Amino acid sequence: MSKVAYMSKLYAPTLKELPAEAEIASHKLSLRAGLIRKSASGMYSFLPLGYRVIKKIEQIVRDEMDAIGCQEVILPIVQPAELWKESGRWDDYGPELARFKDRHEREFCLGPTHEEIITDMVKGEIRSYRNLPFTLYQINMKFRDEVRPRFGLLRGREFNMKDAYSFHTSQEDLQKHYDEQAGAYGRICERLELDYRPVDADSGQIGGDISREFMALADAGEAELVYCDCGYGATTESLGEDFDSTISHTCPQCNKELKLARGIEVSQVFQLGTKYSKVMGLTYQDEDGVDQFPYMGCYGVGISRSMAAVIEQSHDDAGIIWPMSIAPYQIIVIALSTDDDAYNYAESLATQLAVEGFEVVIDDRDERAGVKFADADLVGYPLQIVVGKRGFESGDVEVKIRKTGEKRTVPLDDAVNEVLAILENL
RNA sequence: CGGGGAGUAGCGCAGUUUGGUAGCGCAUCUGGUUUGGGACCAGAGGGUCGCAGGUUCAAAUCCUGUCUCCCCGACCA
Repeated sequence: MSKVAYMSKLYAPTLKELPAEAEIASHKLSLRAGLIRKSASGMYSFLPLGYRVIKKIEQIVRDEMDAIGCQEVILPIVQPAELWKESGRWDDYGPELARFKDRHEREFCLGPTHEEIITDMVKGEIRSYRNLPFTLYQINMKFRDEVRPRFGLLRGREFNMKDAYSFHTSQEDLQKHYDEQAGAYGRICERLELDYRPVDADSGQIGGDISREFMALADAGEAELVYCDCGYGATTESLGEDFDSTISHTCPQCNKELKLARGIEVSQVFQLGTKYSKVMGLTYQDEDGVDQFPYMGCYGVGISRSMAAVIEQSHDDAGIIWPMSIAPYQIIVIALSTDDDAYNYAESLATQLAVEGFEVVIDDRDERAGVKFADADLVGYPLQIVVGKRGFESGDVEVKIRKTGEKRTVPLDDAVNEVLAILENL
């Protein structure tokens, strides 16, 4: 059972005015709703409400990873240069890789991705085909010194990402797990209630041959993609330089006309093959005692970027509209008075809903009704329950569903059951 | 890195052209009146005008340098 949170004690500073630095909806709203604050270009602090959302997204990702047999680890963010020299990426990666020296003049970098460090770690443990396959994942900060960070969390330099790495004895086994990962990624998008399309993609710096990206459709997205109802999809980048997005194209699978859209890449799966195991000397002995290079895959989900993508897709003029699955709190009880029987009722209603297993915040601030309504809409709690003297005296409370704007009046004495019934359908 | 814009109170901004005691709105604090969709009245606090030099009797304002932030592009998850 979670305890009721009191808005008067919550560190959740909302902004009435638009922050000058923000252009797109997700950026403006995550600042205004008090989810994040900027520390430098492309780097953000997460405030209590924002961090609650992040933790919920992480937990969904964790659930889906664990469900397909992945094991969670945590890897260092600071990585020795020698591993990157071994893989060849110390030279290949470019200035996006943030490098520095420690007090002994030893070279290090901030991990933009973790193939090197995990391959090196695994190298010390794998001896036999009997150890394979397995998949390790972590949820950790990454740092990429982007040329131009922008759009708040959509392209930060420091960002929260789940990255998984799998090791296999054959291409077939890699393919099998790759498909499981792709399935998990689809379920993650669905649990986040994203309107998304899986598409064929380039593998970029990570390397490897086969890659799919999961795109949240959004005009603010930096990627351009084509997709078809039959399930086909591709980034226009992966289709090559001669792809002309100004004319229509037909689907290579079913010949229907392709749809063109912009998207936010929230996750990506790669088949790396033996690229890293070969270059870094990761081997195991097969059934015949012969040394072999494991096939590898890697799988990333942008956690903080997913949060931005959800906001980008799910907001209105008043603010954010969270899905139940990742709302910072699922229910806000708006107490319009703070020192009378109506308030006591509001507090007990909040407590009963918390006992039922919901995350509830009660707005007990000494603010005017308008301020409380505006903040509730702005932060985007899925369900608002308004308890005021007026309704209390006539024997009812008002319940508002943020997503639809629908308002219902329910009787005081049966409010818990009525609210539970409404929540069933959210 | 190329192009454009911006740094003045916690936030949003005016003032810079034409140098002359640093302002407005919101927020904050005090008192009062209010109280179902971002209240009202009265009072108060809060500023090295991004930073460093220079010109001048005098610089937020002019000059030089520099840092930071935002947008477009190239690049990228």
